[in-house]
Amino acid sequence: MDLRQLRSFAAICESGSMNAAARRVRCAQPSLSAQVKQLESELGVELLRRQPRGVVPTAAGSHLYELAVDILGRVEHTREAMLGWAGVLSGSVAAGIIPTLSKSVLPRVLPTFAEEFPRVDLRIVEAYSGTLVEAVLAGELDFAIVIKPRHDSSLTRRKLFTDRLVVISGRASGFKPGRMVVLGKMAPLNLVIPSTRHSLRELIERLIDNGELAVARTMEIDGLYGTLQFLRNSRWSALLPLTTISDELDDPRLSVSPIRAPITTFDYYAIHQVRRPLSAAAELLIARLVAVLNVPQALPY
Amino acid sequence: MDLRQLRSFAAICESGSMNAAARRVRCAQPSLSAQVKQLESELGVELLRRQPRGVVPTAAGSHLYELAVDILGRVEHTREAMLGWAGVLSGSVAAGIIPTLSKSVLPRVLPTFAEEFPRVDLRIVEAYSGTLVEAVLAGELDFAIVIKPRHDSSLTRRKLFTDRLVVISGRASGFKPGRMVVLGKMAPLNLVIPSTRHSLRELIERLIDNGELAVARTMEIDGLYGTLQFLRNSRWSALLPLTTISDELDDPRLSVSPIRAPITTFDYYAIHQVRRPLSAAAELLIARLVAVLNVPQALPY
DNA sequence: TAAAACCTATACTTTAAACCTATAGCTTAT
DNA sequence: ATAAGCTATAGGTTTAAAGTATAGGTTTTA
Repeated sequence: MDLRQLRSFAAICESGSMNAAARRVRCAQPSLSAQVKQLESELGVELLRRQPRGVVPTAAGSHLYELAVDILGRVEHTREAMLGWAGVLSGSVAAGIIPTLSKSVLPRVLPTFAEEFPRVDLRIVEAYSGTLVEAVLAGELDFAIVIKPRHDSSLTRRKLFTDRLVVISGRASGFKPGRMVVLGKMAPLNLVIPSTRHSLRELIERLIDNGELAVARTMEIDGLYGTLQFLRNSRWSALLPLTTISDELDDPRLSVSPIRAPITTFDYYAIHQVRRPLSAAAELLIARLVAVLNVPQALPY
Repeated sequence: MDLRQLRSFAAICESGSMNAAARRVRCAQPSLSAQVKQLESELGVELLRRQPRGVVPTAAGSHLYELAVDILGRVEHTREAMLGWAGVLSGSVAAGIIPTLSKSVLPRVLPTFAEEFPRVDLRIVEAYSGTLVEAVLAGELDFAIVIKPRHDSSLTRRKLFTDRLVVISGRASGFKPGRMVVLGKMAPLNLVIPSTRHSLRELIERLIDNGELAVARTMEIDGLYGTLQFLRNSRWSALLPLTTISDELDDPRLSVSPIRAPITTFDYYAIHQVRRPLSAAAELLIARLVAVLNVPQALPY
C-alpha cells in the first residue's frame, strides 16, 4: 500500500471515473487501473464496482477512501510542517489564465515568483474561460483567472481587477495615438474581432448591436500575436483590453486610443472550488498578479 | 515523501544508526543514506546529525519522527481494517526459534500455517538463544522462543512449555528403549555434549558437577543431525530434550530412556520487546507452536 | 437497428528509479 | 598506530512504474 496508490484511489473516488481521475492526476488511465487492481489484490477486497459509466466505490472502498483522505491530509500536513521549519513557502500550484492576461502579466510575475519560491511547483495553463472553468471544476486546476465566470454553486469567485477596452489600430489608419475617442462618433471601423470562444466577443458584439460602435467590415482572428501583427500592417482596428496591449503602447506602428464613452470596462475574477481552499502559495501568486495589474497603465502620451 | 522513506527514517531514529536500521529493515545501508538525503532535500531541512557513533535526529527530525509514527500507524490500521473486511489474518511475522525446537516443531506447524494464512508474511530465523535475544532487542525479530531468556527490562517473557531431558544412545550401548533410568545409578557414560553456545550445556554441566551424572568421556558436537548420526553408529549417549527427538523414538538404531531422577526439566519462553506488542498473526503462530508442543510425547514402549 | 462515443482492462515497450556491491573518508578505540 | 565502525559516493544491475496501442463491452445517438 503506497501513498501514490492512495492518492490515485482518492482521486478516482472523487472523480467517479478512472478516465477523469487520470486527467486530474495527470497520468494515463491504465496506470490507475493497475494501481487499483494492485490495491485490491493486496488488501483482498474489491474496492471499486466497475460500471459502464464509470466506477463506484464498494462499502470497503468507501471506508478506504475515508481512511486514505485522513492519511493523505496528515502527510500533507507533515510536509508543510517540515517546510515551514525552514521557513520556505512550498506546495504545488496549478493555475489557469486567459490569454488576454497571460501575455502581459505572466512575464512580469513568473520569473521573480519562480526564483523567489523555488519549492513551489508551478503549472500554468493558458486557455479560454470555458475551458478553464471546466478544468477547475474537474479538479485539474487549483484556480483560474477569467473574465465572465459562469455561476456555479461549487465555485468561489473573487473580483481581482477592473480593466478597460481601448481601440488599437495600425498607424496607417490615421488615428492619433493617445487621443481619447467616443466610439459612437468614430467613422465606421474595419474591426478585428476574436472568436466566440473569447469572453470579450460578447461585449464587443453588444456595442455593435446597440449602435454604439459602427463597423465597416469585420474579420475574425483568434490569437493575439496574429491580430497585432495584422494591425501593424493594415488600416484595421481592434478593441482590446488595456492590460493586454500595455507592451505595445509605444510601438510606432500601432496607435492606441483610450475610450471616453461608452463604458467599456470589465472585470477579472479568480475562481476556485468552494471545497478546495487555496493554498498559501496560490494566494500569493494571485496577490502578485493583482499587484502587477494595479501598476498604473498610464498612457505615455 | 514516501511511506518507505518514512519507515526507513523511523527505523533509523529508533536504531540510532543507519547500519543498525539497515539490518532491521533488511536492506543495504547506502539505501537508507540515500533515502534520508532525499527526504532532507525535499523538505529543505536537516533531519539527522551525522555523528561518528551513529546519527541523532535534529529538532526537525524529532518532529518528523513523531508525525511519521502517527502516519505509519494509521497506514497499518488502514491495511488491517481492509484485510479485516475480508476476514483475512495478515501481516508479517519475524520469529526466532532455537534449533532444539525447530527440528521437531516447525515441520508440524509451518506447512498448515502458511497454507491457512496466505497473507501472513513469515520469516523464521533459527539460531541459539543469545543471537535470538540480540535480534529481538535490535528489532529484527518480532519474537523468539528460547530456553533461558536473559533478564532485560525491555523484554517481555512468557513461559510456553516445560520440556524434559532424556538419555538417547546408540543401540550398541545396550540400553533398553523406554526403560526409565536414574542418572546417578547409571554406569559412566560416553556423553556427547553441545557447545557452550547451547543453552542446555549449562544444565548438563551442572548435573555432572553435582555428581548426579557420571561420565567416562565427553565429546562436543554442535548440530543435532550430526549428533544423532554419530549416536546411531556408536556406543555413545547424549542428553536431549524429549521434544527434539520425538521423531526418533522408534528409530531402531537409537535407544531413548526417560529420566526418573533427578529433575531434568526446563522451560521454553517466548520473548518480545515490551514496546512492541505482538501482532495477531504472531500470537496465533505462538499458539500453534504451543499446541504442537502440548501433544503428548508418550514414549511408545 | 446500426454506428458512434465512452469507459475499463490487457499486452507490450520504454523509461525511470531504487537497490546492491565496492570503496573512500572520517572518527574513535585498542 | 592500527584496527574497527560508521556514513557518503560511484557505478552497474535489476526491478517496477508509466506510457502507447488496442481489445472488449455498454450506452447513447443517428
